[in-house]
Amino acid sequence: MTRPTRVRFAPSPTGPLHMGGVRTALYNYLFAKKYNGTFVLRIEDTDSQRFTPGAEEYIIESLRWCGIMPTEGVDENGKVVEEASSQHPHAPYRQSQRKAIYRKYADQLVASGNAYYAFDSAEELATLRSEMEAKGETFIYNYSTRKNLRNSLTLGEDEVKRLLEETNDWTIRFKMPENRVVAMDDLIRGHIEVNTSTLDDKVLYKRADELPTYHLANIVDDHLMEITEVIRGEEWLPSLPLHYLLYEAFGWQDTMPRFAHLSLLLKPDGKGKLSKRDGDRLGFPVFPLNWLSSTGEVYSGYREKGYFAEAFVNLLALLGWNPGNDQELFTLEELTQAFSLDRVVMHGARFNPDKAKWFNKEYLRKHSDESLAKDFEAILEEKGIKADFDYVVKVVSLIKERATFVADFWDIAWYLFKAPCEYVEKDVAKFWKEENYTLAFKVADFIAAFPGELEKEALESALEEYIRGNEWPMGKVMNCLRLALVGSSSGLGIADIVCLLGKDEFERRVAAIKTALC
RNA sequence: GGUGGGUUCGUAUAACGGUUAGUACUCAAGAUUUUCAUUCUUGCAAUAGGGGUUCGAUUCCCCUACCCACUACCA
Repeated sequence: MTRPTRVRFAPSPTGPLHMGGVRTALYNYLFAKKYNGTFVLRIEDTDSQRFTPGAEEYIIESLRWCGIMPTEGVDENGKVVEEASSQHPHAPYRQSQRKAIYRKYADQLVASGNAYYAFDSAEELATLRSEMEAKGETFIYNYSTRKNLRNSLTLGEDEVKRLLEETNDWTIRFKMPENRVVAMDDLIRGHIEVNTSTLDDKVLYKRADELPTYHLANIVDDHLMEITEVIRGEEWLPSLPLHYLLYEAFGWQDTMPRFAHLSLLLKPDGKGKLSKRDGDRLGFPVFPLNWLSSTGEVYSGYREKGYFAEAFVNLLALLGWNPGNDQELFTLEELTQAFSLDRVVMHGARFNPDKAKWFNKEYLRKHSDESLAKDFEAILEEKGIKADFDYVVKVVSLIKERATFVADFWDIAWYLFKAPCEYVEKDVAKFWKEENYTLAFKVADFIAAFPGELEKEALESALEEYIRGNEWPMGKVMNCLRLALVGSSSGLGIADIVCLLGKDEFERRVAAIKTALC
């Protein structure tokens, strides 16, 4: 029996989604697309304490920007789904809205002897923990300690009933078996075995807020939503035995999803996993979009830094996965074709900001001059410059190979939009010598007298012929002229600059440097 | 501390027992160019250490080291 592929991305709305999370979403998306399956977005907001307003919207907007929209869930092909209906049998997709579902399943586990009620308060357990720690031991709530604690396994039936009714800070814990080896299979890591004696009796349900914990909600929802593959971060690998046991306790082994645990993204420098502060500390974003924290701090995003979504997605795809050949540039479509979980690497990947820039540079070249010109116009407008669109397109076509971001365009080509008001000292010292500029002015006169329309190829060869014919030093003369036109000795070729500026502006600039430097 | 996972050039990765250990980014040098950039060529640079198994180990097994995750009434 093969079931239709259904995968899910299930973030917790506790803050902005960072690039590791986007990568997890991307791999889920690619996997779903590859098998013509469904990509579900579920919001795991069972922690009322850490709920962060705006986080869910941020997650959705991020996925939309990346072009990896869920096909089912809180966001369905760009539309919000709130309630269950015949069209949406699996809705709602926020766990807080599914509250009523979980208690039943938790009780079922108690009834079948796989779980029990625990009445220890959080404070009691905390002191117990620190006491044992002081003695150099570690406290585990499991078979070895549960018989000495206050729960439905040790208390009398009447007492349990009374506590259940009269108090409201009890929990339901999973009764982890003693000394059983759980054999698991991971799509990426292969076979893994763990002895249950090292595991603890995890809380599954909290009476205090009537909410399940991650483990229960996750298993119940994955089951109810008919998830076939769970592709998630490595941080969940230690809970995998619990999840296996939970499926078993519910009797859902037959439809238990297959699991794939992705390694984490590491800091570019030093130790540890990539964290939200690393980005701005090291000068690159760790988030897809800008995020304004509640304390007023702004964490920068790839979008706002000028990365193209395709470049971001491409670099993320290759961070921990490879196609098995040398191809590095992929469209989303190509990625879905090429993607497979068995080519996902097991070790953590250290993010490399230089490579990220390289990707963007490649994508920038792929964009049409027109679309880049449109983006550049916005920047020009900020600078207070109004230029003819065709002119901007022409400029872009000449400078796009020199840029990594659209934002670089201004630094590269500002002199095509306004005259230089100062001249780079170093270049002046190097080139602005009388024997050079007297020749440069002659060349300027030659250009001013150039007959007919200015046209790059024609002008270029005429200039070359003229200068070489006179046996003048090409480099010195041209750099002098460039200095006059753009204020520095680096920039586009003279013919390009002159053709773009036009004769009038050209002559104005030559005149300006004469008065400034001669 | 315990449990689980990992370890190939600086970084990302390839090589599913036999290769001069490949590729990309970064960096360096050279060529091209009127400068800068682009482009092209070349170069630097790795199997964590130690034991096995094998005719042969980057690849399989064990030990050590290091890294990562988990160890909450958080996800």
